Amino acid sequence: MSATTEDILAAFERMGLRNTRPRRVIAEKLAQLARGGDDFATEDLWRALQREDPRLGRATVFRAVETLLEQGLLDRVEFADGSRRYRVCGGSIHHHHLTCTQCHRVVEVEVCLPPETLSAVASAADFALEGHSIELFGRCVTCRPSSERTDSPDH
Amino acid sequence: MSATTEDILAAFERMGLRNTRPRRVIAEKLAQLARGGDDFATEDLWRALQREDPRLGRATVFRAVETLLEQGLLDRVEFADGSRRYRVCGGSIHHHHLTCTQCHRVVEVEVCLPPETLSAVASAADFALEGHSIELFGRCVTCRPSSERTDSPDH
DNA sequence: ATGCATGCAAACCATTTGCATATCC
DNA sequence: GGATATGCAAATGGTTTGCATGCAT
Repeated sequence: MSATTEDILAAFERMGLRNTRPRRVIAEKLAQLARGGDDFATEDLWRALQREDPRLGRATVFRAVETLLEQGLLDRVEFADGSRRYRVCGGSIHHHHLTCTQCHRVVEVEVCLPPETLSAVASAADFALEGHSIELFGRCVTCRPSSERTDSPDH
Repeated sequence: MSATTEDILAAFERMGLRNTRPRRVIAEKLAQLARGGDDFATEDLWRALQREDPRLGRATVFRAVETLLEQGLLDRVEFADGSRRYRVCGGSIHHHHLTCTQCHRVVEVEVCLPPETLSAVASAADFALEGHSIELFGRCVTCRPSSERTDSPDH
């Protein structure tokens, strides 16, 4: 269940930020992207929004994305080639990402390190853990010749 | 046990690249950084090298770093704030990084997801896994008031 | 009315590229 | 000698900043 326009506007409000027209436009587009599970680069998002409101400034979009990232409404997804894109992710379920090295498709996965492991490492290194990120890389079905498809029957 | 100048030059050779003076200078400096366990931004590395050889070109350094990254002689370390730096890491032991959110100190850690977990996720998503990366974030002892030094909640 | 938010444009910074020249093999 | 690597400088691409103006509260 993906974030709605209201969820996103709520995040702005939570930060004590004003309810402005640019932010509404951004929230709307992001909700739309969320529905499709689509990821985006900030620059792309800006260009798309510009079509709806030519006066919307680039900086405004970058600032909004940064805010929403901090608020946990957006996830930064890292690809194997080092590039990064954003994605509206329901902040409710803790997850990480599996991305295709070829087509950049993104799949949310629920793998994670067990808490005991995390705290063991933290105390061994004498760090107070504050977060972590896990990225898995591979090739999705469609980016792989069928000859390489070991475990799934064709249909 | 960190990579030596020779190890690095060997990596170039392995790629079928010529043994040139710039690459020797770069290898030497990297071996030195490796000894200290220091990480670096490519731009910084270039500036440092420039002091030794003012004619050394920026692009040469960027190209060398890219090559060594591919060869697995360098690791890209990601910090909580989204910045990235490089590090000479003995490619022998599989590891990940724990970084301080405040001082950017880097610690190599050997935590990892169990292979069964990885393959389970891969087959569930129908991906052929090719790699992964794990980054842990926290505050190191020196970046933490002694009052806070209890075991802290994770993630 | 006050001050936060915006649009704009320029600045920024790391990285990449094109190309003539220097160098390795 | 011929291919590869280099240095240089300019181009790039994404992101940030400064500031006058606009708009929400």
